[in-house]
Amino acid sequence: MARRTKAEAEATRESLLDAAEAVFYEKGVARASLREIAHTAGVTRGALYWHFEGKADLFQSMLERVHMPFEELVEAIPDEQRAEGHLDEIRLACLQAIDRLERPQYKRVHAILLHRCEFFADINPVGMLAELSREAVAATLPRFEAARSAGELRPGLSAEDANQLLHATLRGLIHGWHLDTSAFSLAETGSRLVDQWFRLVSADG
Amino acid sequence: MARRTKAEAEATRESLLDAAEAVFYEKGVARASLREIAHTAGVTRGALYWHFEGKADLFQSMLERVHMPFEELVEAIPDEQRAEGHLDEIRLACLQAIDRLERPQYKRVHAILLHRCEFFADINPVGMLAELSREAVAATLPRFEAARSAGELRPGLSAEDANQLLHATLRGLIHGWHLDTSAFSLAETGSRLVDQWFRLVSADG
DNA sequence: TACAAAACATACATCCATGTATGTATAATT
DNA sequence: AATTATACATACATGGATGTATGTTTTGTA
Repeated sequence: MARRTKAEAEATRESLLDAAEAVFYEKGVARASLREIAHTAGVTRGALYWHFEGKADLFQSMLERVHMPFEELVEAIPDEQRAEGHLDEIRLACLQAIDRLERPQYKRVHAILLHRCEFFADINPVGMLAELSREAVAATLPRFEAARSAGELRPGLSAEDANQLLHATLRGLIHGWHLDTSAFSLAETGSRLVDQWFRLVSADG
Repeated sequence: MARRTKAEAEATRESLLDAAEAVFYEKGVARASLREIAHTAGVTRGALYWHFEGKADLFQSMLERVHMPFEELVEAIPDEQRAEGHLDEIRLACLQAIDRLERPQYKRVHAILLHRCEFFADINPVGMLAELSREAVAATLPRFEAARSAGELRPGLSAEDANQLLHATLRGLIHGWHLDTSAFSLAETGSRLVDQWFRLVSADG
C-alpha cells in the first residue's frame, strides 16, 4: 500500500496498540498471533513490524500507556477532598488509584499483566510488576514515616510494617477483584475496605 | 518400548508431573512443549499422551497434587500452639499456610499458577484461582463471625470486612513475595505482618 | 500357555507463527 | 519537479508444536 501521512501513521500505531490490548486480553499474550493483532487493527503484519520490533516491543509499548506513578495520584486528588494529615493523603491517593483501575483501559491492561501473560523473550512481566511495586512502596514509605513522627500511626506499629501491610492489602484487593470483576465493585467495596484499613492503623481509630 | 509394570507406569506418571512442574516453571505453560516435558521425564510424547489427554489435563493434574483446604491447615496446627479464641485459630492456620508456601513444590506450583500461565483451551487458571479463593473465604467467614460474637473483633469492624481484609492482605503478601522471593522471607516477614494484622483487628490490640 | 490389553516409542500429517526480504505508491524534501 | 525515504503490503523460508495413527514388547490374566 501507499505511504500514509505522519498523522495517519501515528493513528495506525495507536490502533495497533488498541488491537494488541484486545487480542492479548482475549487470547492471552503467548497465544495471541501478530497476524490477528494486525488484522484486528485493519492492517497487515508488515505495518506491525514497521512500528514495533516484535511482540515484546508491542507488549512493552502497550504497558507504557497506562503507567501511573504515585506522585501523579497525589496530584490527582480533587480539591474538595482536603487531606487531613499524612495518613489521609495516602488514603486519598489510594482511592484515586482504585478509581483509575476501574476505567476500561487500565482494567484491561491490568488484567493482561496479572493473568494473561507469561514471561517471554526479553519481556519479564514478573520483573515489571516487581519494579512497579518497588516504585510504589518507595513512594509511600516516607509519608508513613512522616505520619509516624506526627503520631498519626497506631502505637506499636512501625512505618515499615504499615507500609508493607498497605501494599499487601491493596495488591490483594486488586488481584482478588481481577479474579472476578463482577463479584464486587472496586469503587464501593474497595474504598470501604481501604477506609477501614486506615481506621485500623490510625492512632485515633 | 515394552509394557511396564503397574508400579513403573505410576512412576512415569509422577515423573511426568515432576517434569511438567520444572518445564512449566522454566518456560511458562504456553511456551512449554510436550516434547520437552516428555524428554525431561526421560520418555517420549507417546507416554505423555498415554497418561494424559494433553497439556490441559497435565496442568490440571499437576495442580491437584498441591491443593490445601483450610480445614486441613487448622488440623495441621501443632499441639504446642494452642489457639486462644477464634481469631487466634485463624491466625495459626494462616501461619500454617505460610509455612507450606515456602516448601519447594508448593512454591514452584504457586509461581506457575500466579505468573507462568495464561488461560488456554479448557483450562482457566483465573477461574481456578477464583474458586480456591472463594473456598478459603467461605471457610474463614464463620470463624470471624464467631470471633465477632465473642467480642474478639475491634468495635466498628464487621466480620465480613475483617474476612475480606484478611484475604486481601494474605493474597497481596503472597503475590508480593512471588514477585521476588529473595526480597524477604515469608516465614519471618510474612508471619510478623500477619501477627501485626491480627493485633490491629482484635478488640484488645 | 496363550492372548488381549497395557505402556509406551515411532512415524506421519497438518497447521500456524515468526522473521525477513522484497515490492510499491505516495508524502515529504530539496 | 525530481528524488528519497516512508509506511506499509506481499511473498517466502523456516521451524516447531500438536494430534493421531501405528508399531512393539511385555505384563497380567483366563
